[in-house]
Amino acid sequence: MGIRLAIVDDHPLVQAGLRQLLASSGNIMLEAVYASGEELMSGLERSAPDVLLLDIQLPDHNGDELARIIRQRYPQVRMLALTNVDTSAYVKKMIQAGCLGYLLKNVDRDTLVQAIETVYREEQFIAPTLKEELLQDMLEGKRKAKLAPSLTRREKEILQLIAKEYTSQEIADTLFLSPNTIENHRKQLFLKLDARNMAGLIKKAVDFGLLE
Amino acid sequence: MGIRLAIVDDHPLVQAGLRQLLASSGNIMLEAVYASGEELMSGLERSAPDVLLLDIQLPDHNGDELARIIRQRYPQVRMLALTNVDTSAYVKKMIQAGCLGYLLKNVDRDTLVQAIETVYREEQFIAPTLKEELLQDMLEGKRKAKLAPSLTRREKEILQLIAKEYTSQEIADTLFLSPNTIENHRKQLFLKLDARNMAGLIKKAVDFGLLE
DNA sequence: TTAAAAATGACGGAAAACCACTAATTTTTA
DNA sequence: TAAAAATTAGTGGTTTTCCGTCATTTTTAA
Repeated sequence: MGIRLAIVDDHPLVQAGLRQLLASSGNIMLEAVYASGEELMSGLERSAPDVLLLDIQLPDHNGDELARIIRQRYPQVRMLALTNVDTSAYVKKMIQAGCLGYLLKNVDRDTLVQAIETVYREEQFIAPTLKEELLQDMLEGKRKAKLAPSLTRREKEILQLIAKEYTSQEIADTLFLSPNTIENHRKQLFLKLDARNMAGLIKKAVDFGLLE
Repeated sequence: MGIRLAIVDDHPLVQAGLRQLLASSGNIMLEAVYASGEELMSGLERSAPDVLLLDIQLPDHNGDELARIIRQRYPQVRMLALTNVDTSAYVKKMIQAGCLGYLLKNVDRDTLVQAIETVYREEQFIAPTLKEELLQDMLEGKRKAKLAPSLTRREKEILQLIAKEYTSQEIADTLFLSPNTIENHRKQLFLKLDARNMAGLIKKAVDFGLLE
């Protein structure tokens, strides 16, 4: 009772490489190889694999949208993103689109097999080399934060309330202040965060890590 | 030419524990022990250490504000947060406030010494046990994303423009649509994201990972 | 191939935000 | 202690958002 695997990747070289890497793995059976999103979709109708190795740079689809569609129509298929793109934004995007794992194409045989077996068990697998990078990306906010404008205590307080969808009037009532005062602090916030309206204010506050 | 270290922590037990752990480390000289933010600030005026072990739960200050003040006044002091709080939000907050490292109080001697030496070299040190947790927290957005309302193409498009501080009129001009149409899509966005105003809309869009 | 969903457009009115000033008092910092 | 920053409050006016309701056409999915 092996793992039924399918691959979608438009590079013949990658296809061949994967075939070879998986040839000697008794537990994994390469069931199908597709070269495009279209091929994949019609192939899945006939037979859905346990695990799908998904290239995120296909000619006819971008990766995360394709992943979303597959997750919706074939929730039982465990997807494993396989790509050369190693920026954390892409990893996040694919994981959020429903991929259980993320591998780089320079993966070695053992890691590949381990990844397939891991996602087959519905567990997450992210290439070890990517993890450290992801961590740094997450803490990167700190660099932006260094450039973040310094807000006064009142400004911070009011910013939190704005983020909680309070109107100026409601903030005034909450803090027992004049609405005019709130408006002034708000103007100061716009100035410091270089925002034109509430949307920009909140967006930049989030970017600078000023919320919560 | 050793590393001059100071500690601020209000628990005598922790103070004692750190003393003991560091007693046999020839390279690190424990120069001062403070029990409160006030004590620390006056102590720093007399003599600033190379590395400061900073408890983030002091009676008279909350950690990130204290760290920010120290970073501003004594930028040469390398701060190392030491706490029992292991939620990623706290780690992020302290790192963003200028701490070079983050340790848990159950730290062993070797890790402690290594952390002090690492931040002394102005490099980042985060407790290894914390790293995995941080990673999961970062990818956690994916779980939220599963609950995220599904937006139509137009709604996504308009949401991006709202986040770019466009007014409805400007969005209408950009997309060659009637302002009324934009208002309707916007209404739909409010409904789907359960927001009352622009602030809430952007906040929730960010939370759901719907932006960029 | 029909429903359903999405995209488009409109009207009127109330509320809130946004803009540009001024200015007194308190707190913080140099 | 004097200067700077923060907090408070005001006036008046314009723009934008927010709310409810309705309706037509186009696209998508069962």
